[in-house]
Amino acid sequence: MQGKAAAVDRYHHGDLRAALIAEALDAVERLGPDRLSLRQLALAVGVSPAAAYHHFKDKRMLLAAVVAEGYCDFTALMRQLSRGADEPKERLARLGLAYLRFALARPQLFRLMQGPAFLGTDLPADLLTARGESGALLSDCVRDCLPGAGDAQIKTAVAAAWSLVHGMATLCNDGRLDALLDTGDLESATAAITRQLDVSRVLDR
Amino acid sequence: MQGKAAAVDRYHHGDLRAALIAEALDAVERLGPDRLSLRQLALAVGVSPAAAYHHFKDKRMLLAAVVAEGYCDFTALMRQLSRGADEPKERLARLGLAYLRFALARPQLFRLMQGPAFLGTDLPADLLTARGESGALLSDCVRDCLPGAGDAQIKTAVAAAWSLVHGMATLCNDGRLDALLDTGDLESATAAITRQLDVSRVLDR
DNA sequence: AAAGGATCTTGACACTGTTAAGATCAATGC
DNA sequence: GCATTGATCTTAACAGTGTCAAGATCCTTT
Repeated sequence: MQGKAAAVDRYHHGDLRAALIAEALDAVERLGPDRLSLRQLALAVGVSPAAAYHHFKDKRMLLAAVVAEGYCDFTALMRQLSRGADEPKERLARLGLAYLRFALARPQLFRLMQGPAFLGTDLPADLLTARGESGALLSDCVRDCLPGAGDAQIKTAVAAAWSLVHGMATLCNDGRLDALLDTGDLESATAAITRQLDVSRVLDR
Repeated sequence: MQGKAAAVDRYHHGDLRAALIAEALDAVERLGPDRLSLRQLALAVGVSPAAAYHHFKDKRMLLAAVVAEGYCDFTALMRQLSRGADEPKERLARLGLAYLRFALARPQLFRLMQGPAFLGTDLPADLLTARGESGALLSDCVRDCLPGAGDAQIKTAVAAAWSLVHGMATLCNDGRLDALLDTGDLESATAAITRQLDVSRVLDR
């Protein structure tokens, strides 16, 4: 009847906000963003259905906190996997791989993050900064790949790279590329695609 | 209190199934897939809340019918816009443009079509065939672009083209490329990206 | 005209997010 | 030490949702 941690059965939870976010993240990755109710969340944490409203304005805002944490993990993975790549081209490839790896490792969280409910600017600051950080990671890398290129060209290059990897991520995530690629071996799959598009040659120019 | 058509106030609606699908399509494009209730739909059509269950097993299945119609319009647009392009390369470009144009013209419907609820195989046959048709349209075109290529290479080429255009569509749709591209002028935007990726050269190969 | 099947309604159930009003606790100021 | 205050949580309720069983109504077939 009470939460997993089964803390002392006191009136005040202690750190309900963090507990709710953690439980929500777990539920999202287990059940998907849609079938996820605040009441079940509250039950799992061992608290009344209305308790969450003292820490979040909305169900949406609670999920926004989850999304923010997701973006933190996202950029962390990209940083980790791209560390140690001296050449910008190599780093860009690893960034894309990290993008895909994250999407396939945590598909439901990735879906939530791309959900249309978290696009506007009426969102917590940590979400906006976390998302901006991941975007800057890609932008900077592309800029390093195209030294001496104009701003417009860099922008289109960012758009191209982002679109390609994002499309792969979402399509893979939904199993729609299963008949076309070996989505189990991400490295060779992306290598085949970039080879097909001759990306490396473009980045050399 | 009654539907838009305001048909005679008789017990049997006449063609409730089609009316529900039409109203659902309208509501999806107006409000988005999420805030859309069967009850409001029934009210708008002038029928009781439970009436829909005599024509659809689920709310999901009603939306599946909407999605199927969406895919019909989708392939129709692709056919229309690619008509009259004799060279396969040119046809592929127009197919991609149609993909983008559809996504931006009917963003909410496009979102619904890509929703995770309509991925499995437990779906009405018309949806599956309509979706397969749109996929075949792309596959065949890519095959024509790469005469004499092996099956594996064609598959990766399809995956590459699809991923790129799908990523552009979803990102544009969510306004995430607004700072990078002029999404108002699709032609030049996609031209810039394909030039960046040197796609035409790859297709010449 | 009677039977039967398709279609729609009524009424209910079990949920959901959300809010207002009250209960409980921790900490602050005197 | 003790009352007050503000934060935190609960209770109870409201409006709305998808869904189903049982009954009403109509069309069609015989």
